[in-house]
Amino acid sequence: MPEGYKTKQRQRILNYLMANSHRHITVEDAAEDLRHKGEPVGKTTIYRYFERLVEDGLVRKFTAEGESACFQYIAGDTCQEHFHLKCVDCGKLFHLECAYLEQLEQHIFDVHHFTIHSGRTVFYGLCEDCAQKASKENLK
Amino acid sequence: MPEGYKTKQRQRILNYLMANSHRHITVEDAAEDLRHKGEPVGKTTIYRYFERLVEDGLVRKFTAEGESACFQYIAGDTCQEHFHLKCVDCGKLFHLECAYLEQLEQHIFDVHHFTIHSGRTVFYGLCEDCAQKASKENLK
DNA sequence: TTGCGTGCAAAGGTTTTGCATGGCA
DNA sequence: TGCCATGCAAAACCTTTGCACGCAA
Repeated sequence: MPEGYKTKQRQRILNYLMANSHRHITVEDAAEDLRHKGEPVGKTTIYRYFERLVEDGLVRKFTAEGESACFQYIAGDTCQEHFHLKCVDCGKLFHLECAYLEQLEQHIFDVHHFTIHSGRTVFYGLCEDCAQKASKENLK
Repeated sequence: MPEGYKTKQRQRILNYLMANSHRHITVEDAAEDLRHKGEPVGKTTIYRYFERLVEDGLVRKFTAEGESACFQYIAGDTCQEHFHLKCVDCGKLFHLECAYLEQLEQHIFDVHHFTIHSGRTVFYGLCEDCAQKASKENLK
């Protein structure tokens, strides 16, 4: 758990992250949503506290190419490392937990002697829907 | 091969990229190294031409967390998609080509119906040397 | 000659820093 | 009271854009 003072700003941020642990949150998102909820917190504070939470291991940081940084609360032990799949057509970001990742880490350790602590992967491509749309287009 | 005009700036950039195809190059690197070589090219031009080369498939773009974008010339057909391993201790960036990646793509297609075009992966952890150093430290 | 390429300067956007103020312990 | 947290404003960065000029075809 995070150390230090328990200010209302930090409580607001943490509540918000926990309530949205299934989503990727940007600093902008958090600032806006909290303001709309009538619980405003300055962006500087959000930046600073997010970094702190990442250090403490409660939050995972992730940045997709050319986009602003995303953060996600790590809900207990149910959330594992996961892959990100970004559809280049509709722009949707999928994240999927996948046992394959563990095998991969083991493989990299065995063969390349590198000890992985955390990972960040993004694959760009077509999601199922867009792939289907694309193949229909080609039939025309 | 890249279309369009063959200006001296573009030749300089391409030469430089090919000569450094084993490295990750930032726009800053290229601008500085070319200037030192007595072949200055404006950063704007480098940004624009790099993007172009990425579109043409001659160069791969890659951005590590919190760092500026890196580019790398794709040397013929010998260079495949690869993983990045970043050591959190010494800061070195390793890239390794690995057949496992292809298996993984196949798996993701089979199970999750996502068609991967390109990937970008970074794993953070300890390289062999630093892991050894760390375990020695712990013995003290 | 025509149109694309170039690069300066400036804008844009995100993230960090300085600093005075505020609030928890 | 002491110390850390907060948040405004400004700085720092990286990247993109506007625009006048230059050069390749």
